[in-house]
Amino acid sequence: MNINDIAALAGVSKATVSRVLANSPNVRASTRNRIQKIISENDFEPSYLARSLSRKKTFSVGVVVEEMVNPFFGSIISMIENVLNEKHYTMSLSSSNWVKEKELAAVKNMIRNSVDGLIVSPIALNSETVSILVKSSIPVLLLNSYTEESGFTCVSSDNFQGGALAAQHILSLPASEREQIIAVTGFKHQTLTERMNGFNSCMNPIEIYEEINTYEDGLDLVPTLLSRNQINKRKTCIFITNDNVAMGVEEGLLRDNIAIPETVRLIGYDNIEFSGRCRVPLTTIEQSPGEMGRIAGMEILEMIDNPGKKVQKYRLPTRLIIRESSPSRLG
Amino acid sequence: MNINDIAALAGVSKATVSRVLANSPNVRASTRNRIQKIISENDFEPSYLARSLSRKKTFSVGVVVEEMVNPFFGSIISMIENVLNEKHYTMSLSSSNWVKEKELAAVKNMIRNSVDGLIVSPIALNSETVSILVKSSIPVLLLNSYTEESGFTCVSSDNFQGGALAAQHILSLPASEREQIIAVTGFKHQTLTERMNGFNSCMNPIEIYEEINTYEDGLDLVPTLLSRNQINKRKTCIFITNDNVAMGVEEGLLRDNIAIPETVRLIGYDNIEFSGRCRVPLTTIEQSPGEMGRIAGMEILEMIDNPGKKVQKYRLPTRLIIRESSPSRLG
DNA sequence: GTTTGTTTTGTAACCGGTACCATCAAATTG
DNA sequence: CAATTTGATGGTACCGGTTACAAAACAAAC
Repeated sequence: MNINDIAALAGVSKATVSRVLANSPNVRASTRNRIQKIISENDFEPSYLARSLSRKKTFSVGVVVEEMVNPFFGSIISMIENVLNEKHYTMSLSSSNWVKEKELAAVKNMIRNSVDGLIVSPIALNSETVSILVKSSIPVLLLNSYTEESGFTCVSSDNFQGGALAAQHILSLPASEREQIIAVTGFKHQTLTERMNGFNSCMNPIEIYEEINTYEDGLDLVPTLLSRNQINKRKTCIFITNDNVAMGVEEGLLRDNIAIPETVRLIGYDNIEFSGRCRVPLTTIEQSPGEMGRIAGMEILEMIDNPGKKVQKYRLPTRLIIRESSPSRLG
Repeated sequence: MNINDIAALAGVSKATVSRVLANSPNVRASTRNRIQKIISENDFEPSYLARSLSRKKTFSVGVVVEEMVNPFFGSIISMIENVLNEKHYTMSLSSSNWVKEKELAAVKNMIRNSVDGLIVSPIALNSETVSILVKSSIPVLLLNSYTEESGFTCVSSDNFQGGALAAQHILSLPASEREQIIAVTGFKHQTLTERMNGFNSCMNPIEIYEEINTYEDGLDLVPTLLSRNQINKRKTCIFITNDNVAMGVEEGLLRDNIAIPETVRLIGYDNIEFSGRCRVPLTTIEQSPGEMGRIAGMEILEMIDNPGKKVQKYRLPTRLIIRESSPSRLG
C-alpha cells in the first residue's frame, strides 16, 4: 500500500494525496475528506524513507555515547529523547562501549543514514572520530567533552570546578580532620583529568592512584591504601573521581573496620542515585545529566534549524552534596 | 557527492559504481580499483536512505521499552544493540515512559521508518499498541511480556517461578522465623502480577500492599506497616516485587531501628547492581536481562531472515540470591 | 574470420514519496 | 461579457540508490 494505491482508489493524482499528507491548504475540503477516509480505512502510513529522500531531511538526530548501562548517560539520553520527540524528531542511538573503532563505525553509520544532526560523547578528542566530525557537513554537538579550538558546540559539566569543589570541602575542615589527602581516579578521560586538575589546583594530595575504574578496582585498592599510606594511623581524606569506585573503596574500608568518617573521609563524584543509599552515604559532587541532555537536545535542534548559529560552549556548574562519608563536622 | 558524481568522475555508468558498492563480482578488477580510488578520495558514502528505499530493506530494528534510565532495561537494550551491530543492523530506540500514547506513537513511527523488525516491551497487552502490532506485516517480538494466544514470539523472565522461588525461600525457614508474611507490589503490570501469583501459589500473605512503586513509596510505607501489622512484635517476612522499593522499605525500617534480618526479613526482586551494596544487602530474585536482550536480538534477526519461522515463547528462569536481609539461617 | 559463449558495462525502470510548473474551472472584476 | 485572478488538480522530474535486461567487448572454438 503506497501513495499511488491511495491515489488510484480516490481517483486523484498522487500529488493531491501528497498534499493531503502534508496538510497543504490547497486541497478542496471534499477531496481532502474523501482521501483521508481512504487513508485511514487502509491504515496507510507514508514511507518516511521516501519522504526523507525527497525532502533531504530525516527529522532524526544521531546520538553516540560511551555506554548505556550507566545512570549518568541514561539520564542524558532519556532527556535528549524527550526534547527531540517534542519537536517530532527521532533519536538514533549507538554506544561505543569505550572502543574507538565502534565509535567511529557508529558515527559513520549515522552519517550514512542521513541524520539531520549528531550528538557525540567522544572517547577522546584526538581521535579519528573527531576528525571525521570536523569534516562532516551536518551540525555536530560534543557532549560531556570540552574543546576550545575547533568549531564544535560543546555541552559538558564543569569538571574542573567540580574537582575544586571537592578540594574546598576538604580545606574547610579543621586541620586535624585532614592529616593526609589521597586522590583516586580512573583512566585518561577528559572528564576525569579535569576533575583531578580542579582538585590539584587547590591542594596537593600525598598520593594519586590512577586507572581505578570499577567498584571491584575500588575494593581491591584498599589493601594497597592501608599498607602504603597507613590510613588507619592518620586522619585521611580520600577524593575519588567516581561514585561507583568510591562505593567500592567504602566497602573495602568497612570490611577492614575502618571508621567512616571518623578515621577516613570519602568524597565521591557524580551523585548517582545510590550514593545516598549505600552503607555510609557518600559526600559527593553532583552533576546535572538531565540538564545536559535538555540543553544538548535543544541546541542541536536550533543548529539544524539555523545553520548559521554560532558555536556555544556550555559548562554546567556542579554542586557539593554533603553526606555522612564526610560531613562538615564530626558528631 | 552522490553515485552520479562518482560515475562521472570515473567515466562509467552509475550501475557500475553501484556494483562496486555492493561488491558484485561482475566488475573488471581494473575498473573496480579505479572506482574505489575515486570513492575513497572523495570520502563518498552511499545514502542508506536511497539504498533502503530501493532494496526494501533498512537493516534496522526498532526497540520500544518503557524506560531507559533503569539498569534492567539498560542491560537488555545494550545487549540487543551488541547482537544487532554484529550483524550490521542498526537499532532504533524509543521509550514510552510508561504512557500508552507515547508507546503507540513510537511504534507507529518505527513502522513508518520501515524498520525490518520490531522489539516491544508493551506497557499492557490489551492496548491499541498491541493491536497495531498484530496487524503489522513485519516481524514483531514482545519483550518482558508473555502471551499465549496471539502469534507473537515472546522473550520474558519467568516471573511466576521467581515469585514462587521467593516464597519457597521463606518456607524453608524455621517457622519461628516467619510468624507473619507480608507482600508489597506495584502497579498492575504483567511482570509484577505474575510475581505475586507465583508467590501466592505457595503461601498466603496476611496482607498485600499494592501500588508501591518507588523508593520513596517504600520509605513512606513503613509507618503503615508498623501500625497495621505490628511488625516489631512478630517475626515478619516481607516480599517486595522490586529491589528499588525494597531498598526504600529497608531504609525506613532501619531509621526506626527495626533489626534486619533479626526482626524483619526482606526479600526483593531483580538483583539490581546496588541491591548487594545497600545498608543490609538484599536477598532477592535475579533475572537475566542481558540474556533476554541477547535472545531477543538473535531471535528478531532470525525472524527477519526467515519469515516462516515459527513463534517461540522464551521464559528465562530466575535464581534466588541469598544475602543478609534474609539469610538461610540467622547468626 | 565467423560463430558462439562469457564477461563487463550501459540503459532505464523502479522504490515511494515531494514539489515545481502547467492546466483548467470557477470566481471576481471592470 | 470578456478579462483576470484565484483555487484545485494533474503531469512529471527528481531525491540517490538498485537491478533486470540489453548491448557491447572480449575470448575461445570451429
